Amino acid sequence: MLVKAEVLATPAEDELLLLGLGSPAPSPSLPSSAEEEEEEEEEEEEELRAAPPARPVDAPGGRGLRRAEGKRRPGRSRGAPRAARTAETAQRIKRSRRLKANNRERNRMHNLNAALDALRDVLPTFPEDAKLTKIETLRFAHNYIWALTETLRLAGAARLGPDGAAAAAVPAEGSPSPASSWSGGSASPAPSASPYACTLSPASPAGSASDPEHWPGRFAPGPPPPLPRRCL
DNA sequence: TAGGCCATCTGGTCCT
DNA sequence: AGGACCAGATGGCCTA
Repeated sequence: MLVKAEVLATPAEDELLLLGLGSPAPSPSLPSSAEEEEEEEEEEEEELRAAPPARPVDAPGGRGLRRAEGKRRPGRSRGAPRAARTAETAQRIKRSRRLKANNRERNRMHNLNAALDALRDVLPTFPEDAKLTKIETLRFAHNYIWALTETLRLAGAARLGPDGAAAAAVPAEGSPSPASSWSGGSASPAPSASPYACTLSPASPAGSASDPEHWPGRFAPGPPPPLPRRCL
């Protein structure tokens, strides 16, 4: 994905320009802030490195090319009033922190997406290469876990006989079920479970089989999808 | 073209 | 103070 063009060409860049970091005509440097400037420049580079362009961005008005044109950023004016300089420095520090925060946030979201991908990997889909959206992944995982749990419960009950005394490894009736903490507690009680729960029977903890909210069209009851590796 | 999905930026809040 | 988390805003891409 390329986001680079965007990063350099975005409002962020505009801000940098506004702050004089990329402006075409600033004046000779400010001794007191030279180090910070270097530091910040490094941070910018770092951010650019850390944030490879996710996707192309069309730049109305030709945004994004400003930096490329200039070779060296001219310095600031020598005679800037002290107050102005400190204000500017504060601005730049603030900006620098923002960029770092952006970087962290981006990484955080990448981690989140990686976890979501890992979750997708263990969920059966039909066709197999279909990609669930984020919300679908979460809802589907919820239902899937519920189905597996039901399967275990029924299997345990069958093994123990009619009294069904204790399905030890299975959540007891009344114990917190996924459904109870889903959708703000609006989830309906678990319907009678199917022995084929693991193959995603229509039985669902949080909605009817035809409820697109919980059984996205692509995954609505149909041909039993393959069991995920870990379900086998 | 509208709507859905997504990535990113941003400012606020809470926590360490 | 700095980082993590969150939600709103923005804009791009894709599909019906």
